[in-house]
Amino acid sequence: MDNSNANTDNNLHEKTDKGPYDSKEVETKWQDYWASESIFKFIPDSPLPVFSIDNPPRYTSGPLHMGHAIGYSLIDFVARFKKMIGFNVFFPLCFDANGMPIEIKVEKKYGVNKKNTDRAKLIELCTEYSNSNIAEMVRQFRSLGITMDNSIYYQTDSPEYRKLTQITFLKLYENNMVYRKEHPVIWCPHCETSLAAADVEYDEESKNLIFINFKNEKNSIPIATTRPELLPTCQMVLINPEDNRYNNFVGQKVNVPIFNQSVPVMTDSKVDPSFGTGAVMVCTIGDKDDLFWTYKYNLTLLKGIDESGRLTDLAGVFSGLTIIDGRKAITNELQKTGSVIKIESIKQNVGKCWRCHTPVEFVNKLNWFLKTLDYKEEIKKISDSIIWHPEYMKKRLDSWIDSLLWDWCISRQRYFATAIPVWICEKCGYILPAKVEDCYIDTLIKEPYIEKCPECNGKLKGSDEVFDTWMDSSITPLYNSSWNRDGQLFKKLYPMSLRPQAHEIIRTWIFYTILRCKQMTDIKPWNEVMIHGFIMAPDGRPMHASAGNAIDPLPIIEKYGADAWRYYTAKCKLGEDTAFQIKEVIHGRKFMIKMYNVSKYIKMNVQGIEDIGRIDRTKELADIDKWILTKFKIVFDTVVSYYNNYEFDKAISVIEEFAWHDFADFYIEMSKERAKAHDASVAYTLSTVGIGIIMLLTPITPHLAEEIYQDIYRKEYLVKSVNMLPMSFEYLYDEQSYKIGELLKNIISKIWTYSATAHVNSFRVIFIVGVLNDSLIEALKHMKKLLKTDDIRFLNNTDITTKPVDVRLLKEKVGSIFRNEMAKVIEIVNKQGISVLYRELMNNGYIDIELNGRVERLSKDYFKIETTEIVEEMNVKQIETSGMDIHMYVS
RNA sequence: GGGCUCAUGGUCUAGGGGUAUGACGUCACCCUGACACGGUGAAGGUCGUCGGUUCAAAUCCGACUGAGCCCA
Repeated sequence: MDNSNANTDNNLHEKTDKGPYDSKEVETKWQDYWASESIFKFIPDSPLPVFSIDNPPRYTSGPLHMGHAIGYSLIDFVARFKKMIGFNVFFPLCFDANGMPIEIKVEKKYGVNKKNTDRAKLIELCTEYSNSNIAEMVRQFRSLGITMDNSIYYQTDSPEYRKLTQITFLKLYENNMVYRKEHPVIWCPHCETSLAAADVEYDEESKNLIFINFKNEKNSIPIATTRPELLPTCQMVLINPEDNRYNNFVGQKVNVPIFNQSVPVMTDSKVDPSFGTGAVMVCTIGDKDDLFWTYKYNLTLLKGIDESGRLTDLAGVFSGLTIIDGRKAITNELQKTGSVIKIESIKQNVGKCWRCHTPVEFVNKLNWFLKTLDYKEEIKKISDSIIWHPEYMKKRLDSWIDSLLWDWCISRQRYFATAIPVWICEKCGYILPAKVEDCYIDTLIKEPYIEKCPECNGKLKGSDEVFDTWMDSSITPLYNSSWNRDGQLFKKLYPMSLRPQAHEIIRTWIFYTILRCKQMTDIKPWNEVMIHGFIMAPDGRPMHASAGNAIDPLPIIEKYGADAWRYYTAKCKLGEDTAFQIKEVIHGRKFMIKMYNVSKYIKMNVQGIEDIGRIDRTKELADIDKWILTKFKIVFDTVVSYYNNYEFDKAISVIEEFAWHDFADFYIEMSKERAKAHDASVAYTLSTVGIGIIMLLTPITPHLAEEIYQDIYRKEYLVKSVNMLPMSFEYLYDEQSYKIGELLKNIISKIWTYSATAHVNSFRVIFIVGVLNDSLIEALKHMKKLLKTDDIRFLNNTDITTKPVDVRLLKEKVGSIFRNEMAKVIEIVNKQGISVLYRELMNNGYIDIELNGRVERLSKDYFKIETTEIVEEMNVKQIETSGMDIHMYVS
């Protein structure tokens, strides 16, 4: 490189006033700007139509992970896009600060638990812990460029929010939609609380299947179980009525080993004869099958395991042991007494607490239930009226609803959650609900508004139970839309426009929300739902801290920038799980840098030309200008329609393909010689397409878009943020110019390909042969450098001679005509020979063949004809131009 | 065991009746007035397996295998 070049480079940088792209600096700058200018504030009394997002309140238990970083970025695309198409966007900053995960973290951190620590102290510790995370989480959101609005901030543990949970409960109680009842519930022995079916996750585990002999005087019947610790609660043995092996036992009694209760052997068709020995011991209450039989045969609900997961007195000498220790001890004892036949290892799905992963038990207890089974069909109907993105996700909800067997258990025996607003009579169980106007209320602290139980004069005691956190989470649309607080705002905001979330909580969050909102308003909660997938580890398996394959998104965002991250997010197809690929983030960063450099080029070319975008230059534009403008118009409309369907993967791909490859690689190169001569039409085109691309990029990569907008376009478009531009691009299609542009692009491509494959870096002359439009010739004259030549000559067909090389029938074109006669047709055609075929086709435009006694006419269009053409007096090589109306030769 | 989804060059992906898109990586050439974090090309795939429908299947249908989510 010589000195003059270096100087030019320096001058250029001075002129455009810009160095290399520094994403960190740029992103922070605009994040601060958006916040300080309140660009994304919801305006309650604005006349604009509202787009309201039922944003998932971020759980306050810990650091941002991949799922959050993807999920909230996706929602932000929607929020920013909707703003640009004219909506008053409601996108609240919100946090979910309730429930067991936080309690569990606090228990671990301070070594406290329900038994050794006071309730108020525990709640305080939880609140403190959860609030201590929020500032950092807000910072993380901001560093991703997420535009959640803190003017409509909420936290689910706030008195205002919990108040609403309580009010909805009181209304449900009034309308007989909730009830309190003693019923076996799923129980987590670690958290010591009841759970809903939806709170249970299943894990495949290796378990010991123990084959035990149950004996009587004459015989012994083998049963198989993975849970010998439940032997003390065994009340019967069941076999399938079709199972001939144990026929003679039916009606007999057998003794349970060790514990010696005498239990009947009976038949039941629900028994699977192929599992274990085909004989099942029925215990109360090991699993749902046990429970089913317990009810069917009216057995006593014996409590073999207590609330803390230990064996009860029923287990005799084993009482007080934990489930696992008890299982071992009883198995040992069984082996000692010779009752064990064999032990096999089997895989079994074990239900576990979704929060602490402890295997769950069933415990018979008084709990609150919300009627759910009665609403199955109505929830399905509502789900049908909601637009799902992607549509198939709706089926997951439907099949979950179909599989529901129990009402929703809504009470939890924990602390850090919304209190159940009732007092209960100690003596007779009478329930005194709190008054709506007194909510939020903690009845453990507040005295009841009547002194004594009206039924029995007994003492009224505040409820020490709390709600399942989903009771809070399932009313976000009601809270967001000011239900029960501001009727006018409610009308504006409800039903909400969109519920975005991941697919694993369809059964909980979507399901419960529809249920609750249906019960409260009789109207669907949202018009649309958008479901995103999971980010898997690069090997395609789920990320788990325990598997050691979890990736922290924060250093990645820090290193490559928020826009690069958001680019990656956009590429993840809605609903589908995607293996994380760092190269996509890196590619996003490259794309940002490319666009930044394109903007530098545009700036360089529009400088000194005033009001470039405002003047109608359509009359002066060259064909390639009109070509790129037409092409962009198509891209613009396509991308906007993808945005409307939340298909960000397609949107970003189309933008990138156009901006990088059509605009930067072709248009800019094709127009460079004219640009150098300060052609105002080129400047206009660069500027117009440039701002259009920036608009399209804004929802996904807003920092870069803002940077370029402020630098180049703000003085012309005036609004204070790129996100305030209306998303529109007006341009009339110009078919003619479009065709010329595409042809030019093709010509350039073909010459480049030839140059690269033949390793020829420049051409003495390029001959272009065919009927050429004047403006095409004019355009080509400006592209000599691009075409690596000093001389382009334009010729008529008469100047060349042509020789056929190959004439081939296009099977894909005639297959549908001749169908099963194809083989024959090909045979006949091939028999003709290339030169005959060529002559006939060129002279007549068709060829006739005789096929199975009839004559068929094959038009020229059905053939691919390859020729070599010679330009006289010049030693030339032909350039492949199939599919084009011209031929090219280089010398 | 059931529901939904996915399976495409070494890796990741687009498409969805006429032998296939793009990215990364690899190789070759090119510092051209934004960009070498760039440009132009090349090589690389019988589209998971087995059947069926069709003149024609990666594409539609069925079965199977593997993966993910949800559930029993």
